[in-house]
Amino acid sequence: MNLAEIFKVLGDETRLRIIHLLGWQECCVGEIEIILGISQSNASRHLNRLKQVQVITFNKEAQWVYYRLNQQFIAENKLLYQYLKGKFKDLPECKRDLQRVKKYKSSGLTCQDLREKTKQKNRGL
Amino acid sequence: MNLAEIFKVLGDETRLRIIHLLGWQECCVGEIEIILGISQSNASRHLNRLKQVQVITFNKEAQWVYYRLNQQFIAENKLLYQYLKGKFKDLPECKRDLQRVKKYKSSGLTCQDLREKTKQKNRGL
DNA sequence: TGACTATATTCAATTATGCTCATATAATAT
DNA sequence: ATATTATATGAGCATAATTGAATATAGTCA
Repeated sequence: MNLAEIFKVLGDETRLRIIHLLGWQECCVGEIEIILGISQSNASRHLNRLKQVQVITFNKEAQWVYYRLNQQFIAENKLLYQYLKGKFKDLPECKRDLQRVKKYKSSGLTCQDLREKTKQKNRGL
Repeated sequence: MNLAEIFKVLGDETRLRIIHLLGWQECCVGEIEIILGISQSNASRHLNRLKQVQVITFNKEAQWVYYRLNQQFIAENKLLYQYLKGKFKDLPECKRDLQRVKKYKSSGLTCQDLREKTKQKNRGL
């Protein structure tokens, strides 16, 4: 049942945090790693899972893969997404992540700046 | 994260079918078994999982345990429930179950009638 | 070309989930 | 009390999900 599949994919804290994050800005994998503080392979895996059920989509630019919420999914699941947004607002995990998004944004860093050495510096975002 | 927990619990076809069923009528465990065509222990376990996250609640009457949707949960998760109801309408599994609910209702059987021998007769609902 | 970087994938280990069968518990009925 | 019924729970198994570490792939840049 496809509906169960969707919920199964939503039933993971990291994936919910990714959805929340992508609600604020489109991100490449490296940004997701840094902002959420998760490993590269983990990020990639969760993104893949979200992609499978079409919650997110992506486009490649050079060596970067930019992920974003799939507007078609949102359109087809409006109530669910409204529900999520409402809940995200009050979740400590999401509030914390939002702070990090803001910090990252104001840092002026972009995907292109996230070389290994730069990453080190920003581990403590 | 509690939100992830909720989705995890919703991420199972049988549990979604139970929620759908309880949207039509409060049921004892035996009725759920018969209408959904699942085993007793399976029914009990899934009900327990749904109870844990407060999606459903129950009351005991004599030897029967009647389960129903938890109105408080619904109130606190209106958008989610609206979303579910909208999706349920179009799911083949739910349509089939609804037929069975109607058949069961029109049979005039109640929880008290579901003795073993009666169950046999109704396996083919 | 070769070195580097971003992302995806594989492997192995661990843990969680769902199912069945059998048994436990508790209420009812005789 | 004993037998019966409704529901819950435990044990065991098969399968799926999660994770880290290592490796593969593919694009970029010098």
